[in-house]
Amino acid sequence: MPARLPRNEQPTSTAVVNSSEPSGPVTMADVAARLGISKMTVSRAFRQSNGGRSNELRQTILRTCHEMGYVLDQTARTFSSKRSGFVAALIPALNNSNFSDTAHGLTSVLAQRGLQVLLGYTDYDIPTEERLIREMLTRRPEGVVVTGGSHTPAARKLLKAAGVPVIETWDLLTDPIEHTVGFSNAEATGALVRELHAKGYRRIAFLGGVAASDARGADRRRGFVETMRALKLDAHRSISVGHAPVSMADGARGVAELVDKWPDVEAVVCVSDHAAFGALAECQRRGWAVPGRLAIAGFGSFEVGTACHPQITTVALDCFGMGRMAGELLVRAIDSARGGQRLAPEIITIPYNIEMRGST
Amino acid sequence: MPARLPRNEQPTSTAVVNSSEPSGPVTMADVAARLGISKMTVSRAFRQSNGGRSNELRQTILRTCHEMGYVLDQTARTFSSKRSGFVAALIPALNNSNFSDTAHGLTSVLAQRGLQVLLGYTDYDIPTEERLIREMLTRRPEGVVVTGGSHTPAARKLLKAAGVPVIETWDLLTDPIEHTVGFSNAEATGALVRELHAKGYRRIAFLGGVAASDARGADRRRGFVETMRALKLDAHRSISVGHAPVSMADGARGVAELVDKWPDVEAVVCVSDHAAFGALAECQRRGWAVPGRLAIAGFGSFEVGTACHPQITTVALDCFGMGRMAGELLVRAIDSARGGQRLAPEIITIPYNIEMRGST
DNA sequence: TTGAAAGCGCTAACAG
DNA sequence: CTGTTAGCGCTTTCAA
Repeated sequence: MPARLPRNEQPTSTAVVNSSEPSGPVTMADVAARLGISKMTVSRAFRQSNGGRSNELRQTILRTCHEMGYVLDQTARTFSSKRSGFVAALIPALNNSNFSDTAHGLTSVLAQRGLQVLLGYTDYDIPTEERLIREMLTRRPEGVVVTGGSHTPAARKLLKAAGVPVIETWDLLTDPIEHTVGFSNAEATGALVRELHAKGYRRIAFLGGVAASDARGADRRRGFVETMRALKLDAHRSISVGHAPVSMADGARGVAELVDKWPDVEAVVCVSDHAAFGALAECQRRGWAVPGRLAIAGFGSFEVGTACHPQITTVALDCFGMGRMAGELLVRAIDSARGGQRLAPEIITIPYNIEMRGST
Repeated sequence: MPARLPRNEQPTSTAVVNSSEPSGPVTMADVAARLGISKMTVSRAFRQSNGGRSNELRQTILRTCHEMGYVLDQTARTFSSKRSGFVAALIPALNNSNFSDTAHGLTSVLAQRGLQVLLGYTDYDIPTEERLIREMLTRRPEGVVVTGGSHTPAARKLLKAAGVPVIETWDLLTDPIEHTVGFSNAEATGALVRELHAKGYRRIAFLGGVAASDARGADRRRGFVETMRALKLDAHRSISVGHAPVSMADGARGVAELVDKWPDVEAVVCVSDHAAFGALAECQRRGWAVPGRLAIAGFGSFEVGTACHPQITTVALDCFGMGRMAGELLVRAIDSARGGQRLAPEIITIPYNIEMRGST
C-alpha cells in the first residue's frame, strides 16, 4: 500500500488514476482539482452573497459539483466558520398541536433565513429539559427557544453562559433569561372566568393536573383562584387529576369526581381543551346536558374543541403566530450577534381571545 | 496588538495573564494546560468506553472542566471523528400524534445509544421532503428514517448515495430504498371492511382526502375498493374531501356530502380517526344516531377516538412500538456501518388490530 | 476576482 | 495509561 498522501495533494483524475471513487466522499478539493482552480473559488461559489461574480464560472462549478456528486460538508463548514446554521427549540411535547404549531411558526420564519430548527421535546420534565439543553449546546446552535420559564438552575446557567440569544415562550416571566414571547396564563384564565361570571355562572370549578409537572397549568389554576376571589366567589371547587399532559381521559375522570364532590357545580374551567373534551364526552355518556347541567370551558386552540358538538368555549391563542414572533425576534438577535452586538432583552406579549361557544 | 499565537501555544493562566476569559470559549487545550496534561487525556476522559482508567485523574479532569465552564465542542468532535452522533427522521406532520409517537419511540431507543434524533416534518409534501433530506444530509447523519415510500426521484437518489442506513416506515413497499418497518395500509383497511361486513353492513362508503398528497390515504382507499369488490359489494360510495392531513372539519363536511349523495349508506370508513370524529360530531349536530342511522369507523390510534362517545371503531396501531422497532433496526445498521459492514436490507412488519367499538 | 497559507478543536494512529 | 503527531474539509485572512 502506497504511503498515504494528504488528500489535498492526491493526484487528480486527469492522471493515470481513473477510479470513480476517490477513496471517500468527494471534497471541495476534488472539485477544484478537476476544474484546475483553487478550492476557495469552489467555496465561494456556494455563498450567493458574493453576488456579482462571474456567473459563468460559478455555474460551471456548481454543475461540476452536481456531476461529481459533491455534497457540501456542513460539519466542516460549521467547524471552520463558527456558524452552525441552526437553532435549538424545546417544547414539552410533540403531539400537542399548540406547541407544534409554535414550532411550525418558528420554522417558517427561520427557514427563510437559511436557519434550520433542531427540535427537542422535554415530556414536561425539567431535568429532561436540562439534559436536552446540554446536548444541544454541544452542537453550537446560534439561538435557543424554550417553552416556559421553569428550568433547573443548571439549565438557566447553561443558557445564560451559552453566548447565544435565548427566548422563552408561552409565558410572561418575572425573571426572564433574556427575551420573552408569550402571554400570562393566569390572566387569560382570569379573563375566561370573568366571562363566565358575566354569563351568570357563580359556582365555577377548575379542573387540571397536579401542579408539579406543568408550570403553565399551575398558572392557569392560580389565575382561576385569584379571579374567583376577586369576584367574591368560592374558589375551592378544584380538581387535580393526572400529570401533564392532562389527557381527555383525565378530563372525563375529573368531571365525574367534580360532580360527585360538589353536585351544585354550574361550570368547570379545564386546563386545556383536551381535558374539556374528555369532560364533555363523559357528560354525554352520563346523559348530563352541556351546558344545561354543567357548562364546560377549555384552554387553547385545539381542533377538537371546534369540531365537537357542542363546541367548547376556550381561550384561543395564535400559536403559530407566537412561533413566528419568536422567530422574527430571534433572527434580529442572531443578526446582532453575528455583527458582534447583543440585542437588548425584549418582551413581546401575545394576545389571546376568549371564545364563548356552545358549551357555556 | 501582539502577533496572534496559535491557541495551543497560548500562555496558560499560571503565567502573568490572569484574564478569566481566555479570549473565546474554553477548549480542551485550556483545560489540559491548566492541569499540566495533554489534551488527549482530557479527550479520553469524555469517553467512558475507556472504562478501566485511573478514575481519580478522570474525576479531576471532569471537575476542572466543570469549573472552567468547558463544554465539549460536538462540531469539532463530529468533524474529526466522522461520527455526528445523530440520526435524521422525517415525518409528515408534528401535530399528528401517530407520527409523533413513532418519533418518540425512535428517540427512546436511540437516546440509550447516545444518538440524538433530528426531526423534520414535510407537511405531507414530497418536494419539501427532498429539500429536508438534502439539508439534513449536509450535516452527516449516521442514519435516516423517513415516513412512507413516496419520494421524489432525486430524494431516492440522495438517500441511496448517502452511505448511511435508511429506513422507510409506516408502509410496506414493493421497491424499498433499504430497510422497511411498517404495515400494509391497504390490507389493514381491508380487514376493517371485512369486520364491518361480518357485522352485517353492506352499503359501506369510504371518506378520505384527495389522493395526490397522501400515499397512505390512497392506499387505504385502494384497500377499501379491492376488499369491497372481493366481497361482491358496491365500492362506489367514495368521498374525497380536503388535502392531507384530512381534518375533523373535512370529516364533518364529507359525511354530509356522503349522506346527501347516497342516502342509503349504512356505514362509512374514514381515512383517519380525526376525520371519523368530525363525521361523528356532524351526525350528532344533525341528530343522526350513530351507529343507528350511520356507523362510523376510523383509522389509527388517536386519543379522540377512545375519549368520545360513542367510541370510534378503528384500526389500532402501536405507533410508539413501530418507532422503537425502527430504532432497534437502525442501531444494528449503524453498528454494522461503524464496523465497516453493511446490514442486509430487512423488512419488519408491524401488527395492527381492528378494534370494534361503539360507533359500529 | 482569485489564490495561498494557516488553522478552527478535536480525534485517530502510533509510540512510549 | 499517557503523550505526540498529523490531519479532518472547510473558511478566514491576507496578498496578488
